[in-house]
Amino acid sequence: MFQIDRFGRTPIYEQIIDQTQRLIASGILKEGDQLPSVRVLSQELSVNPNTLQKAYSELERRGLCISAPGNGRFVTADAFRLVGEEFRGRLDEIRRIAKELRAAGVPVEEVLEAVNVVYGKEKEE
Amino acid sequence: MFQIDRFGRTPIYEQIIDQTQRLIASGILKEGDQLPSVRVLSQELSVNPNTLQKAYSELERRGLCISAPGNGRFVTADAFRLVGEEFRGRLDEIRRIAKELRAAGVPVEEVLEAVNVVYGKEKEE
Amino acid sequence: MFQIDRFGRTPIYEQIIDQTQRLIASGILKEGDQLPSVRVLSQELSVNPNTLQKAYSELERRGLCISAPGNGRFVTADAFRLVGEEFRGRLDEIRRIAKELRAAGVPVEEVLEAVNVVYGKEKEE
Amino acid sequence: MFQIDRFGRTPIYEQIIDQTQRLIASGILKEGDQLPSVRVLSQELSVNPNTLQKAYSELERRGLCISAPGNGRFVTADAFRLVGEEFRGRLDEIRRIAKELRAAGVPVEEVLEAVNVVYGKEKEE
DNA sequence: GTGGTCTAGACCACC
DNA sequence: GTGGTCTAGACCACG
Repeated sequence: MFQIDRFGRTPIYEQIIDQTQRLIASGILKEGDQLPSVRVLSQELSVNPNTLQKAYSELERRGLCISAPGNGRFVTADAFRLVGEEFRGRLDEIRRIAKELRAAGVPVEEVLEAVNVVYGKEKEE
Repeated sequence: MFQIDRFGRTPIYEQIIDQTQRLIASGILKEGDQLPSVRVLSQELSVNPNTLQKAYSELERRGLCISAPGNGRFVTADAFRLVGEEFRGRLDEIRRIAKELRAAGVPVEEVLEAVNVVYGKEKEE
Repeated sequence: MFQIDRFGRTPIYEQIIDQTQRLIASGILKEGDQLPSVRVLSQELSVNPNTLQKAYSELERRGLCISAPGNGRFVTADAFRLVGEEFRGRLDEIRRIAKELRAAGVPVEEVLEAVNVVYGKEKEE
Repeated sequence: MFQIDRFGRTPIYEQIIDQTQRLIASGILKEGDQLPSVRVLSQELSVNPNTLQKAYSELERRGLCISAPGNGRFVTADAFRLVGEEFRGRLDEIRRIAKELRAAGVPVEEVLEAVNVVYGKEKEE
């Protein structure tokens, strides 16, 4: 369910958050679905329970899930909408990199092309 | 010549590396040009000499400059070509994020718009 | 585990790099083994943590180890192969010096003898 | 007459000493020959006069040349013999590297082979 | 506990 | 003046 890179520079708890969000965005996790418990998941991934706790707390803070003490942790009704907004925020990352590329003299066409290819079109605009 | 953000999460030495590469990419620093000395720059930016040393060492490792002990540090002949490759590699980052955005249902137009806006406006950083 | 010469002209951090490579080459350090932590080693050798950090960073750059932040630093799978190549490259140094000696009229027997003596005796350093 | 590498890690004055010794060892510079003056050579090589002064002083200290104030600097009668001894001292370098190679598991045959090839023989011993 | 970054200040060799 | 190395000590994020 999750794939952890222990040597990368992005913290494990962030990887958990990210991947959970991706699961919600892609519809694999839907409203009312139960998230794996900290204990189980910590064993499965050989990850410190505190790390998972931190990830889940953050997901809760963002309103993507809610814990029912003693029963587990469940995806909220708003989750899908919320991750949509969240992901849109990543356009900022695109902007940041694009700014660098512009400063480095990479033409806009190359950047647009990269995006278009990902979206499945050969050429556009 | 350099602009340091002391509160961001990216280390100062990386900012120096980045901006130096940008100066080379944009042709402001050319083959044979001397980089500002560690001491002088450290005063100018109020940054510790060691931090700059670290940045410069990394640039040297990447083949962008070379030090002549006692004389200073100079931009190499390959520098321009090397940073070109380096920056084009960042298109991969764009692709990676774009893939995530597509999966999250963000329409391609929004992504292209983000890029175009960056390339269209004057303001930087 | 390590032996530091504080009075020689070779920097401490290079000595660390060298000796670590030797430990890998001789199989004492194997894939997956954890390197002594910066803090612990710094105490053991009475060497500043930063100096060790520098050595380890370089080893990491060369692909001999990899750091899992918060967990430690581990020998990579490629390490053994890589140091093998590294060390064989030093035969070039031998060749360079031998060329000088030949030009200076030192007979080949003396050079071979020097090598044989080293390989023949037990004592080290 | 001299070839200077301004970017290498070996100091310029050492390069001068080295190359002068090589010229003596190979018989190009003989007893009584005049060395190029500091002024002339400094211009020719675009090297700081102080640097050359340092090199020449060291050569004098080793007894390879002697300065006749106002007349120039000349190779001594002992020079050839002395550089011979000096070069023989470089066997220590060979020993040092051989020691490293042994520790790294490189077989003695490879080292001997490297030496033999330089001395013009394919196989020996 | 781990690694990563930064500062302040020192010393050295070389030019 | 230049770069290179080292120490001491601090702070941070992560697990």
